[in-house]
Amino acid sequence: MSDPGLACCTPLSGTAMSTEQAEQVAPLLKALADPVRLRLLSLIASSTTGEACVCDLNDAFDLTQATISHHLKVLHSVGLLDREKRGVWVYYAVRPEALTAVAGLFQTASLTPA
Amino acid sequence: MSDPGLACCTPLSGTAMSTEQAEQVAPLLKALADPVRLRLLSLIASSTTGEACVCDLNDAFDLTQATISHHLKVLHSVGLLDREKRGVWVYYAVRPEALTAVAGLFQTASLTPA
DNA sequence: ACCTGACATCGACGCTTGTCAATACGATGC
DNA sequence: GCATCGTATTGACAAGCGTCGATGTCAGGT
Repeated sequence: MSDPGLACCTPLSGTAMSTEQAEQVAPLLKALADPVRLRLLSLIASSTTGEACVCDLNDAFDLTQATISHHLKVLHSVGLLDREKRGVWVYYAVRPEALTAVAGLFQTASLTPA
Repeated sequence: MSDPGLACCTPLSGTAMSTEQAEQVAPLLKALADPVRLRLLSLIASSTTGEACVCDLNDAFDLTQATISHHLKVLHSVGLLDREKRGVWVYYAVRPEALTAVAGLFQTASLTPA
């Protein structure tokens, strides 16, 4: 659960998705399908250094430190975030490959000319 | 719950996401975060006519008709699918705007050159 | 050695979700 | 009118999820 294949380039339209593909991508989307995790990812992605310390992330929410830690773990476990411990602090960084993998799902889908 | 604003063009990276934005997009992703619904959407999107009859969709799964109907309702309620009754049959079609809205979330995020 | 601060883990709690069997609804055909 | 077929809805159940308080762990500072 820590090194997923990252669901590369699934079409959605074009040809139909296989059951295995769907079961591979769904956990990624499930990890993204929470407002708190979306904001966490966004906060980290929009940071100038591309990473963020947990201490800073905690302050951005009205939630317990345990809850934030849990959400970060979820994002990390599906491969969306990298985790690095530096001294006392822990820094999370977005894995661009993971995001582009998800993007691939919808990009090819938008070529249906209505 | 039947006419959502469809979460247009949220950035993810760039500038951080607002709480309201996150709470608007999350339901869309939550609707997509299920293997059955992913395949349903894919089957409909990859159809030549761009739509699919429920009767055909039922046959593609080892699930009860009630369950498929439920999943289609979820996808419809968040604005991902259009519903049209023709005679005895019901046809579902993908709403391209909804997919592009979701795509917008990740497209801007992929400009990090790794 | 001790305390303190940063983060993770555990156990528990309510709420939501996916699934089914059963039933209801509406259109078609006899 | 009645039986039938396609689809939606209901009610129930187990499983999963988000949240919290409490506790554990590990690194620095005194």
